This record gives sequence, structure tokens and C-alpha cells, in this order.
Amino acid sequence: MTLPPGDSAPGKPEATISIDEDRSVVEAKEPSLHRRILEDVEGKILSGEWPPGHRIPFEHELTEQYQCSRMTVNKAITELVKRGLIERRRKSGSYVTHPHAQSAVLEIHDIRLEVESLGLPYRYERRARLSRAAKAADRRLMELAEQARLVEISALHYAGAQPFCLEERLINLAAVPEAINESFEATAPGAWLISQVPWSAAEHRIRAVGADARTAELLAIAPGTPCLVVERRTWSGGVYITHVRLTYPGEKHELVAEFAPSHPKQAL
Amino acid sequence: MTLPPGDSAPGKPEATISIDEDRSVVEAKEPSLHRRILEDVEGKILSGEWPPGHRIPFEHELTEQYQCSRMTVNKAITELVKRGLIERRRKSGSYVTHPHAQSAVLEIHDIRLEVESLGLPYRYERRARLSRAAKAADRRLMELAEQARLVEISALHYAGAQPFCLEERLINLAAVPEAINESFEATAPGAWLISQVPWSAAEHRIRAVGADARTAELLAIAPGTPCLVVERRTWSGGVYITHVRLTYPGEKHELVAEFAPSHPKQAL
DNA sequence: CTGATGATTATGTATATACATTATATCCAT
DNA sequence: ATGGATATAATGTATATACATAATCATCAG
Repeated sequence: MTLPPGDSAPGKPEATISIDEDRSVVEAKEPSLHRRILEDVEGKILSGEWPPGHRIPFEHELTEQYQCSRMTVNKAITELVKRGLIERRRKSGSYVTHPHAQSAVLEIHDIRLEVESLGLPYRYERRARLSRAAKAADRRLMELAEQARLVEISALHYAGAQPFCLEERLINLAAVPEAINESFEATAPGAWLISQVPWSAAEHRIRAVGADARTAELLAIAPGTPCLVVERRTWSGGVYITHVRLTYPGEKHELVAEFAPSHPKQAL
Repeated sequence: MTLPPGDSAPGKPEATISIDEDRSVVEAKEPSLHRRILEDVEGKILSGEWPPGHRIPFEHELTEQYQCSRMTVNKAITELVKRGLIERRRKSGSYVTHPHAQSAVLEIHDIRLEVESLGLPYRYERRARLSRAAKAADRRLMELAEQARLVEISALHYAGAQPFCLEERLINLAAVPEAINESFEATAPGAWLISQVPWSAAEHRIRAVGADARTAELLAIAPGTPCLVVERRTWSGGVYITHVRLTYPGEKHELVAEFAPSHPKQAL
């Protein structure tokens, strides 16, 4: 393999293997070759130069263009496949995907951090805790066994003097038996649970509701005020660990999700 | 560190390079080796067997365990690094990352598909369209140039006889000049835009609001009814393409975000 | 024209090797 | 001890090679 320092290869920046006499000209860390290929191809796709359905050059053509081995090209393209920008078909080639669904990445932080990042003092207040048998409604929510026992917690998270969020939680004692000994008076159940149980998946449901009388009172808002409700179910290998409903009052709270174009597959 | 179901290599299913005489025993498509390594390691992390901060085996150790080349191990671990499960430090080793934020993946589909997947007939109705210069408020929203021109569209998406979603959109004519010739009477701007402009990033803001008088009338609901509002800004390489506000009436509409395991983290 | 067959070709996976990079550890002289 | 040079170990990147797999294409018999 050759890698001639200044020619043929498209858009190639100078200074490749030249650390011979003048080490001072370090040239600001050029990225690795497979990254450059990835970025070039990504750029062509995002700019529209290669529209959806377009067949990108074969691996052996890119190998030729960049004067590198096939493995290097393959690494770049494989990554773009994982990101959902490209689809590959044997014998046929690699094609720019048609964007279907956008997949947004919603970052969900601990409530304490959320509050503190607003520059407000955080306070946690547990309101109620009881352990009881699962009712039919709980089993619908969490797919529990008939005789399952739960811990039910109601708590408020404050930002300054204002209620920031109402937390209503169920914990499956079959999955987290230690919860029976925990009062949750000082520590919020979310933080406690992470330290106890590794978990493998979760599901979020986000909707807008009007505050009912009880919720309104707890959150110090008028009944009927629109609230953002996030319901999260968390489980670990098929076993439900916890169900939590977080109710954020008023129109102030926002969930922010950053996006990248994608259609199937993994998140990045 | 032993997982011996059959022999030396951990968790290794039989039939690996034995295609000598009996090709009939094909053994139900075992996954590739690097995938198996990836899944094994991921499993150990998600199960909590390797907690945050734990140093996973060195590449050369995994090479030994799985009786494969370093490149294969490297491919698996590199993927886990991209997923945020593992952090690597040269000369030191690879470590299970500590939790920071949980990231949920929110799939956002075309509204037509959303409606149809509910088994309801979809109908689109454009209400208004005008092209105009950007106002100060628009520029705050979209970071536009002073003299930018926009197309403004208001439309309704119906599920059966009921309004499903109110769409209010601005399109930056500098980014999509073709929009000036498009009436958007038959085609919804979302679908049209996707076919016109490749986009590289977007930002979503999700919140609950009470319907104002105008919105309430359009959506055939009472003023003040809680609505889920999704605001999306989309751009391509630093240029804003479009801003859209989607207002879903009532408490019925839900956004669902599946959590693709990325690591055992906070916000349970 | 139709359908089977086999060649061709692009991708998928894996190996063995090489050298670069970067922390860490060790040792030696002060 | 302390500071600094040196060795060492683990990851990062890249190459050349090999064979497997799957889809397409061309060919040819019927």
C-alpha cells in the first residue's frame, strides 16, 4: 500500500506520514482515514448530492479513490449502515436510505439534576409510602403475577418553593425485595433504585393531561391546568421493576429531544 | 471467567468451522463471532455482573477466551464504546462507564401513518398558505437572516371526522426555494419536505399547553383543553429549513419512547 | 419464450500482521 | 525522595488476505 502524501486521493489533506525532519508542524490532528471516508460520504448524503435511493460507489471503487484497503472503507460504510443512512444489498451495492421515521434521542436526567441545572434549589419530600398487594389495575400496568406485592410511593420534587414534579411510583417487591426496608423519606426512589437493580429496558409514554383536584392541590395549581405527564415502565429481563408517573405542572416544563435522521436500527 | 457450555471458548455454540462432510446440519444461523462477543459483554454489563467502573478483560484476554483474532474482539468492543457502555483508556484498559443520563429513542412517524395505524381514515386539509418576510419573532425561532422570506402554512390532519392534529409551519425559502411553487393543498408539507431536502439535525420540544380560543375552534375542543404540543426545528448544515408546531388535542394522544438499553443509569 | 444452471460480483466476516499513540510503570541519577 | 529518561502495555488504525454468502446476470436446454 502506498499513501502518496499529496495527490490522487480526493480532498486529501497534506501531511500523512511525514514525521521525518520537522516535528513542529503537527498539523492539528487530522482524523483517521475511515473517519474521513465516513464524513465524506455522510456529507454527500446530507447535502443531497447523493439523494435517497442513490447507489454509492462500491467498496472497491472507494478503495481506489482513497488508496486504502477494503477493510478501511468497510469500517466507514458499516458505521453509516448502523446510523441508518445507508442500506447494503449483496451483489447489488450500497444505497442511500429513504428516511422514514425520525428517531429522536430524548435525554432523561435525574430530577435533582434537572432542577439544579435551572439554578434553583432542589428539595425532595416523600408524601406517602405503603406496601400492599397488587390490584387488577396495577397488573394491567405492569404485567405482574396474581399475588404480587408492591411498594407504592408518592413524593414531590421542589424547585425552590414551587412544586416541580409529582412522582407516583410502584415498585415490584418480587424484583426488588430490599425496597420493603426503605422508607424513601430522604432518598428519592429513582436514585435508590439505580443503585439496587440493573435494568435492561424502559418505555416512556408522554402526554398532556388536565390536573385533577388532588394533583392540582399537591402541585399548587388550579384544577384543569395542563400538565405534562411522563409515564415510565422499567424492567430487567422480562421482570417489571417499577412504574412511575411524573406529572410536571403548567406549560413551563419542556422535554427536549435532539435528532439525527435515521430509519431503522440502533440509536447512536 | 468461564462460561463453558461445551468447551474452552465461552458460550460458544457448536459447529463453527465444520463444513467438511455433512452440510445438512446448518444449526439455525448462529450470529457472527463479533456479535456474540458484543452480546456477551453487553449482557454482563446490563446484568450488573460488571458494574460501572469495572475493568473488562483486555483485548488479548478476550482474544484468548474466544480463540479469535484481536480485530474481532476490537470490533465488538468498539461498538460498545459507540453505544456508550464502555470507555477505553490506553495502557490502562476498558471500563464500564458510569451512568450519566438515560437516553430514550423517540420514533416520530409521518402523521398519515400515525393515523392509519390507529385504523382510522386519514384526511389532510390545508387551511392557509402565504409567503411573507420573516418577522422578528420568526427570527428568534429559526435564526434567520434579516431579509429572509418564508412560506407559512396552517393545516389540519384528521382521523376520521375528528381533527387529529393542527400543523403550523414555517419554511425558509432560502433553504427550499421550490416551496414557493407548492400550494400544499393536496400534499402535507412534512412529507413534501422530506422528499425535497435532506436534513442533518432537528430539535424537538415537547410540552403541555391549554388550547387558546383559535386552536380550540380548529381542533373542535373546548378552550383550555390540555394539548400536547411538539415543536420541531429542522436544519441542514447550519441552515434552518423549517419550524413546525404540531398540536394534538386532548389527553388521548401519546408519544411513546422505547428505551434501547444504553447503560444502567439514572432516572428510574 | 421459459426455466434451470452456473458464473460473477459485492458484501460479510475473520485472520495475521504492523506500526502509531498514549498512559503507566520502572529505574537511575541527582 | 525527586525528577526525568526509558521501557512496557493496551488501545487505535490500517493492510493484505481469505473464504463465505447472497443476489444478479448470462447462458443454454427444452
